[in-house]
Amino acid sequence: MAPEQVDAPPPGDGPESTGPAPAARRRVRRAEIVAAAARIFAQQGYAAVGMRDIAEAVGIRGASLYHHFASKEEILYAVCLTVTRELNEQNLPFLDAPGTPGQRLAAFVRAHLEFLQPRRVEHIVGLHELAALSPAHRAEIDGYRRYYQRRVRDVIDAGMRSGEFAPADPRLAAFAAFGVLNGISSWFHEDGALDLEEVVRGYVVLIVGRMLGSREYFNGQNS
Amino acid sequence: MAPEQVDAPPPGDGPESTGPAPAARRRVRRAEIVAAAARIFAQQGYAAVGMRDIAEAVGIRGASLYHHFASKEEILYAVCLTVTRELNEQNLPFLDAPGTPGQRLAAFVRAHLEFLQPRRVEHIVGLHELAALSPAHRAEIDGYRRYYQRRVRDVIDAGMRSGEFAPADPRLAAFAAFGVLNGISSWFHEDGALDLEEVVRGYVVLIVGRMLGSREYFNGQNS
DNA sequence: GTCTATAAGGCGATAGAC
DNA sequence: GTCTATCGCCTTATAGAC
Repeated sequence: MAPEQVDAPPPGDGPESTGPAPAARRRVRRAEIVAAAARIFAQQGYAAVGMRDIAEAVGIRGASLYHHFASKEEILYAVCLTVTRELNEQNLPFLDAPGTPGQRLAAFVRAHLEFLQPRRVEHIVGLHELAALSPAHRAEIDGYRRYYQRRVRDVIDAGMRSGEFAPADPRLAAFAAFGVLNGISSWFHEDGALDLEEVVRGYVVLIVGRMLGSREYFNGQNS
Repeated sequence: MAPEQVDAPPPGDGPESTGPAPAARRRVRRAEIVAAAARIFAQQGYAAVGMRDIAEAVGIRGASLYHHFASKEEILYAVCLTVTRELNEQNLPFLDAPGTPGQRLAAFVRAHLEFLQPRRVEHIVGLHELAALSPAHRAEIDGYRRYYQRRVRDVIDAGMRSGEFAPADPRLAAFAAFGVLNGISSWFHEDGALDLEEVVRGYVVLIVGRMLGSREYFNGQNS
């Protein structure tokens, strides 16, 4: 039996080799794969993309992806879950903040658009590729989306009952508002004629001031 | 040599066998294939659908589709071209009709929504699967779409310059209007809580009366 | 106009070396 | 953690019989 070497330092633990811990490196790798997959899925569509395409985008071979994800669908699930859950966590608090329904919705519209700006490809995937998810994953994502939309509809409903908003069917107004908000993914580009701040200001006016009829935001002085 | 039988009627040309001419039958078959493909493409996504899936939906074998279309992409092209071109042909005349910009846009919104109601699946395909078209086909469809949107933006611009509409960036207002209009494909179902006429009336008010600010349509008395 | 049979290649996923 | 090699299946499209 070899002599016991208790408390000996692990080999190679010198100052120059202290990189990120293995668990952190693994998380970073997963995030790289998810980001690359989101970009390619958004451009070509989930079914048209091969595991080899995703792997090439992160500089590894197709088989190596299976060390990080059990299947191609798990990568899609990670893309959709991340963007959808963070959308809820980041933006719904603005609907609970102090202020009138119009003020809360205006802050929400700004937050929604600014959140999605750096996550454009993930949002496109989350909007268009849900049919490719497994039934269980699909149900989970749909749950987040339904809750998000219902919370907005409830605030619209409150604003109409208080008289701050002009009368309309709250369901229809909520569908229309999300049509405007989500439509941005199909036309906005960073190098386009409009920058994000112009879009945010304009959409707060068009949605909260005009479509819902809040006088505070009708002319864009407060957005 | 057999005796000549000039002007003899073709065999089986009796009264009970006079069906459609062969050219008409062929056109009908093509339309059947396009309709079935649109439905399946909309549900599963173009790349996830096989030629065998389309063939099965019309009751033939996969190879038989190649008698009607040269490739799978040609079927997608037929779906996209038909719905996009007819959208232009059917609805743009409402923008040239007599009346104020608000009246013309209100008629256009109604026509757009009523046109798409029986073509929901084709519209979804035309919105989401353009990336799978060949570059030449893609350019043709994009041309129709750009023209359609520019015509609407021009009417919005005219209404703002005449003072009928409230001031706003016409590009942003047009994007917002199309966001509302096209968003309907992702939530409207025939057996849902709202019927089409309610949606049409509500959207004319929300888009023309509220978002654009035409007083004639603000309260829904004229829609 | 539809069929059967098949060519030629890409797919997701796995096994096992290093 | 990534690699090479490969399995079995599915894909679009073609050839030629009927």
